[in-house]
Amino acid sequence: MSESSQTQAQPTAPVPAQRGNSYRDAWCGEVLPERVGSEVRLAGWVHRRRDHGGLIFIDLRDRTGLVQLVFDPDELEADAFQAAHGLRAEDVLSVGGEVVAREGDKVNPEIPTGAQEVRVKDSVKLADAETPPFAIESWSGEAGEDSRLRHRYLDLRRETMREGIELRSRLVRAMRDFLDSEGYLEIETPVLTRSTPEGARDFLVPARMRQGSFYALPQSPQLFKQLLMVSGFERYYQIARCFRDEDLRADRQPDFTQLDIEMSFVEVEDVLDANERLIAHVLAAAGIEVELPLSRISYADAIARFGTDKPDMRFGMELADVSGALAETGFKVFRGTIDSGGIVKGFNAGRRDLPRSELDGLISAAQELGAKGLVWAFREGDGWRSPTAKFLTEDELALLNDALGAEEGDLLLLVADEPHMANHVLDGLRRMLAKRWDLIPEGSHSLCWVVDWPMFEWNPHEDRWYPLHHPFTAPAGELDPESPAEALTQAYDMVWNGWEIGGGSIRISDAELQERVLGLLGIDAEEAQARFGFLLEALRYGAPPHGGIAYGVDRIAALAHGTESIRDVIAFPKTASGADPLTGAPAPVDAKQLRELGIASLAPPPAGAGD
RNA sequence: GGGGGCGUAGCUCAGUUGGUUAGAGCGCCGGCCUGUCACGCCGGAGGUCGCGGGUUCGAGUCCCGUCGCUCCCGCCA
Repeated sequence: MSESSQTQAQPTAPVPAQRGNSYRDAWCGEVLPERVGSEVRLAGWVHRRRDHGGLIFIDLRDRTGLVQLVFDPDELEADAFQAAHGLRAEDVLSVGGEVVAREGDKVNPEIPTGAQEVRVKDSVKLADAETPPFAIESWSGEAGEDSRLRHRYLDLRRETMREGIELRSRLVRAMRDFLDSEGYLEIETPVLTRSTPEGARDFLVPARMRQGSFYALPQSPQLFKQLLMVSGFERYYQIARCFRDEDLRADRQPDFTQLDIEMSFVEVEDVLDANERLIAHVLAAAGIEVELPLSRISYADAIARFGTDKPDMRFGMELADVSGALAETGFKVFRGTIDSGGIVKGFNAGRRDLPRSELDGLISAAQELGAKGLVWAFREGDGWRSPTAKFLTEDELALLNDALGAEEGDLLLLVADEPHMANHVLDGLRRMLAKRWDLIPEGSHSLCWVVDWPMFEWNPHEDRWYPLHHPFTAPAGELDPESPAEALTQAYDMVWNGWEIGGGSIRISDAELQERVLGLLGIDAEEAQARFGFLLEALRYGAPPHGGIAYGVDRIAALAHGTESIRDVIAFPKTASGADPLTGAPAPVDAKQLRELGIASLAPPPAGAGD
């Protein structure tokens, strides 16, 4: 499932020519036509052996690729040839020999070095390999992820994994190249720090020298980079490791990497402009072309048209609020929803004659997403073929067909609920169906900015306004505490194929405004002083207007690599339960360690989890 | 915290209604093989059916519990 790295062109890694030493003077991938007739010494792993008894072929593998070695008894000492019979997969070799051209049907068109081979003259086995627990070859199916993680060093030998890690390296290099060229300074910020209020749970580190107190690992370098702007560095970036102690997903790890950027004397447009040039430069390193400027969509439009703040615009099926067409409806379900402040919303799924069983499946899917139900209908003439049709008037059906742009036979899906839930369900259905029906063109990309974010979002479960961004986000225009629903911020997210890959804002650079905003968020002056008095104080010493962004490097690499899991582009990731099967982390520690940290009262966990 | 899926040979998986000695492909081991490239042919080894308990004459299969992996919701930019 996560093996679909073939969705876009992956430029081969430009690897510097190998300088000679006693192990090798060339990479396997360098055994190309221009080397024919010359001697080479190669080093690498036995990828595959084809032992014909009187002639032995070995595919030798290093980071740059494969090349065929030929062990011929006519060209080797008897004992050297005999030894070659003992070679096994993943043994480590250093071999010397002559590069010769292969001819006719001896050419292997599958690999770049397939028109050459190396006639081995001497061979040294540098290391024996036990039989790997799973095959390194890409054609054999994917082993279970648990096994792959337990032997990650072997998993990383597989081509698709190596390509992902190499691609990631190129992407990060491109980030640094671009930012360096534009005058940004790479500055490190502490990993042992004070809890920053990003909203997630912190990882805590007990402070031995101040018992009872704790460092927090940073959820982001947010406060430090703002302080760097006060310091006058003007343009900062960092490839920063960040930590969040929350439940994991395919696109979330407890420790992850951000490209963190901040700049001074900028407004929203300046940040967007610099960043879309950055992202175009970065994605070019993955062979992905980005057209500038990126399209922009307001938060409100994104919710209206796609039901989500991270729209995937590679396919249609846009949502439409059809409440207006039902203003006078007598249909109890719609009537009740609208009267209690809800909406009726849906989308046109196109001409698909689904059997009843599949329609029932859609209803279940909608319910699993939290909907009370799902109305389906096929346009038939001016009306509907649908169990719901009999509850609606001819006029209403016509208006609905119109609102949804329905043509004859089109499948219409409608949800009636409070707006948040209706959007959530329709977004989920839309993405599920796009995947199921293969509506996303191969190799297509949609990259956009989501802008004009509200400062708050109404949370119906907790019955209160909830901030959509961290409390340092600058509001757009005047702050009116009387109508929080209307307050917009100078925040922006970058969304790629329905994944949020980056987000940021212009920050508040005025201490007084910062205090007022904290107050609006329910953080009183005393608490504000205690938690980030240092920032408020810094803002009083001449803080330039500033803003920035933070990108999820793991997500960018995963998307560029064409995989759905960021674990595939992280060398040593953790499982969904936050464990590392390779090292056994997390693990219990000695009572002595706990005593030194002043947390000895914590009962040691039951034995058996580690040593 | 909640829901779904999975757990059988080293790997990927099949295993009928609960019924004899649990199977396949790949890999591995031994033998043969001088142009293969997912080499081929012959032979062989390899199983705590995740773990614990229960029902039953009998459990890979049914029930309860538990652990692990995974996807999703909550949570989290």
